[in-house]
Amino acid sequence: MLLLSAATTSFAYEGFHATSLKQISRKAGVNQALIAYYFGNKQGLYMAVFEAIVSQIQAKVGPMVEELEVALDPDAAAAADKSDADPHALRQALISIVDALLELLSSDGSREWALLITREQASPTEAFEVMYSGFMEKVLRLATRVVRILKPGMTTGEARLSVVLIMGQVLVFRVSKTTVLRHMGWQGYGEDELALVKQQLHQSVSAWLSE
Amino acid sequence: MLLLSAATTSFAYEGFHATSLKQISRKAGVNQALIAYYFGNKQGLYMAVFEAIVSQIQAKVGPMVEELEVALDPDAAAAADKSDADPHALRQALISIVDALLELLSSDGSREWALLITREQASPTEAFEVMYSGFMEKVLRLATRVVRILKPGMTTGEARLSVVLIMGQVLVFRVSKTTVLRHMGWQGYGEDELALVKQQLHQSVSAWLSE
DNA sequence: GTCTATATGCCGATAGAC
DNA sequence: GTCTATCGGCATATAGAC
Repeated sequence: MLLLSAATTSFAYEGFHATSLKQISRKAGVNQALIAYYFGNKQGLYMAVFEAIVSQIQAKVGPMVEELEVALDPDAAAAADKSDADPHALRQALISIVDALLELLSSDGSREWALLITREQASPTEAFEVMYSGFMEKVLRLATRVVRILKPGMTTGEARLSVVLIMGQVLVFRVSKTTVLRHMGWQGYGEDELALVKQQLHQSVSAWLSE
Repeated sequence: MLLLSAATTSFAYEGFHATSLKQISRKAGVNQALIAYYFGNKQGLYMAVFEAIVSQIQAKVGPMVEELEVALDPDAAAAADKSDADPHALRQALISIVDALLELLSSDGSREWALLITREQASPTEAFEVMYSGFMEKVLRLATRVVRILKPGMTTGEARLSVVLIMGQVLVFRVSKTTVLRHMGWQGYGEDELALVKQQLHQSVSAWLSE
């Protein structure tokens, strides 16, 4: 849908209020009245954008998440009795999640998603609910489970908080991109830059989870 | 100035475009035309809000920053030859910065500043420049220097990146507040919650800087 | 389904009285 | 310095032709 794609771009870069329906319809090359026809009103279009994003992200990270979920399943653990016998693999799984998140947040292809998500995080609207229950909740819970297995001494709260801290280390590259680029003296997130970030992120996560 | 205070609140909670001048003047209890008289136009008012914030933050964190800067000064180091002889004090200084930042970002009094800063981070306007050169640059550089002393093996880039990661762990509590509260099952950032956050933040920073 | 035309209202900015 | 009144413009939403 041309309208949905144009709306995604505009809402992401300008924000909801700064975007006009005329602007969206012009960019999509269709008539403005079609927005009302398909989506009811501006808010309806905005929600449709988020529903589309959630389903795309689900398609992307869903399989990875489910695979890990199965591996952590009580049944599977009982069968193999090995789930906590391989902390290295678990740590690696967590790092994979972090890497995937970093790619998602820094890649130009997902730039618009990331901007929209950031906006909703800062000042949530109805769309936040769609996103949180759509995929964020699942990822956060899963990561928490992994941390709990890796660090059995932690309380539930501490494990959840660890996940928040790890997420923060990834999110900062999107949320504070302008600051990061200036402070680092970078022009953008190229391959070299991402490699350096990943290397240090891995070290940080490992340091935090090993001891 | 009543207008400035009203504008700060509205711009923070609603964003620039979603805020109308009528709304601001009504909240301030003065006439809308006064905005043009004092600030020229909407953009001028917006910039004035940021200039006010920057000067307030400077007053708050400035002394702490300068104190640490003096302690790190080449002259002082040469005189005492002790600047890298007390890593514990330096680590403590860094943790103090982190704590101050967390307080700043989570306290209700600074809620509006934090929201405005977050908005500018996500989609920078002219106001970002005022903020970055106003206080962010100084804090980031200072923190980087501390990290470099604590971990001499690091390259400049690695040290800078470490600072980014540490900042990310603090920022996430503001930027992703809605997500954090839901994931943690919290109602808000009360004393108990902040204590837990600080404890874990300290652990994380220490773990990252010690090895 | 897709278009033109337009209704209705708010917004930012300005003119000018006091 | 502070107010009232209003202009010109743009935004959303709708009515109705094709």
